[in-house]
Amino acid sequence: MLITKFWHAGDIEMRDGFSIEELKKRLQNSRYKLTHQRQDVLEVFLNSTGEHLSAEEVHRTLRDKGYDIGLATVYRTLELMCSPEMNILQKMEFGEKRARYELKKIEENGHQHHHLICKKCDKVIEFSEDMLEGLEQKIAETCNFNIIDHQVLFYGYCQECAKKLEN
Amino acid sequence: MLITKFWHAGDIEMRDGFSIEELKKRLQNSRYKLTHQRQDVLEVFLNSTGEHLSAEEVHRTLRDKGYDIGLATVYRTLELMCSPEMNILQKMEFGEKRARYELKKIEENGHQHHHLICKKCDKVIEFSEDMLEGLEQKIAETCNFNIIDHQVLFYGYCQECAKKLEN
DNA sequence: GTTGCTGCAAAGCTTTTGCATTAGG
DNA sequence: CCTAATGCAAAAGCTTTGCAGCAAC
Repeated sequence: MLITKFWHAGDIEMRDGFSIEELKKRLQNSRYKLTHQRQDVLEVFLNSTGEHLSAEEVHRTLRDKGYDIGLATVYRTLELMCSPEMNILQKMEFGEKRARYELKKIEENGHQHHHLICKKCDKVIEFSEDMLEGLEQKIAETCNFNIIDHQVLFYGYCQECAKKLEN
Repeated sequence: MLITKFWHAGDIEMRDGFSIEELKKRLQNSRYKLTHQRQDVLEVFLNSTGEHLSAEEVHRTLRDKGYDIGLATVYRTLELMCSPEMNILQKMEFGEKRARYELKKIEENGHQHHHLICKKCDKVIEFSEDMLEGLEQKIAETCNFNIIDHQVLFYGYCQECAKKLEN
C-alpha cells in the first residue's frame, strides 16, 4: 500500500510522545508485562515512517530482522496497544480484508487525521483538517452519544488514476 | 445488529428511487441479465426498513422465504449492485469482520448519511448532517483527489451503555 | 444457440483460540 | 514462584473461485 502524506497548512506540527519508556509505564499501570515481543512490535511502528501496517507486515518485518515472534503474538500485541488502556495504536479498516494499524498521532487541536482512498490503486492520502470542529459535541448532545473516536474516509480517484481513467 | 434511526431536523426527506424496473434498466444498460436471484436480493433491501444487512442475513432471509439461492450468488449480486455501474447498494464496514450493505439512499443535498457506532453493544445510530458542506470540494482542490464517495464513522458509547459503564 | 449466471464445494485469507511451555516481576 | 505471555497449530469466520449445469435473451 502506497502512502502519500499531505498535511494541511497550519496543522503540520504533531507530537507522538511514544517510546519504550512510555510503553513500560503504561504496561505497568495495568499490570501487564514488558516482554521483548511487545517492545519489538512498538519499535516497528517507531521506526516506520507513518505507514499503515497490517499485522502480517509487522510480523514479516520482525522476522526479516531475525526477531522470533509468532503471528498470534503480533495480533495479541496489536489488540492490546489499541485498547483504551494502552492507547498507543490506532486500528483502521480501509475496505481491504485486513486491518491496518498506525501510531496514534494526536494533532495540536486534538484531532486525528483522515484518509483519502483511491478506488483504483488503493493509495491512501492522509489529510488533516479541522472541519469536525464543534461537530462532535453537537452530535453528542443531539444523539446522546458519547464519542470517543472517529474515522473519516473519502473514496475516489487520485490524480494519477483520474488521468488514466480519462484515456 | 440493532439499528436506531436518527434524522437531523431539516434533513428528513429522502428518496430511494429503486424498483425492479430500475434494476432491469441498469442491468440492460450493461448487458447484464435480469435473473430472479437478482430481483430477489433487491427485494430484500426494498422490503427491509433501512437495516444494514450482511450477505449472510440476505441469504438467510431469502432461504427462510423459501427462495432457493446460493450464498456465493448473494455475494456476487451484492458486489454487482455496489459497482459504480449499478450504484444500487452501499457497502460498509463497521469494524466487524463481515461487511454490511444498504440501499444507496441519497439525501436532498446529495450527501450520504453517517454512523455512530457503540463500542460496547455495537448499536449503529444513523445521523444526517451537513457538516461536510463544501469540504469535499476543498479537499478535491487541495489534494487533487476526485472524491466519489465517503464514509464517516464515530465510535463511542450510546446512552444506555454509557450509563452501564458508570456503575 | 450463445453467453452469462448459478450452485456447490473447495479453497483462500485474515484473525482467533486452546494448550503446553516459557519468561517476566 | 506465580501468573501472564508466547508459539504453534488448529479452528473459525467471511469471502472468493473453479467448474459443470442451467437459464436469460
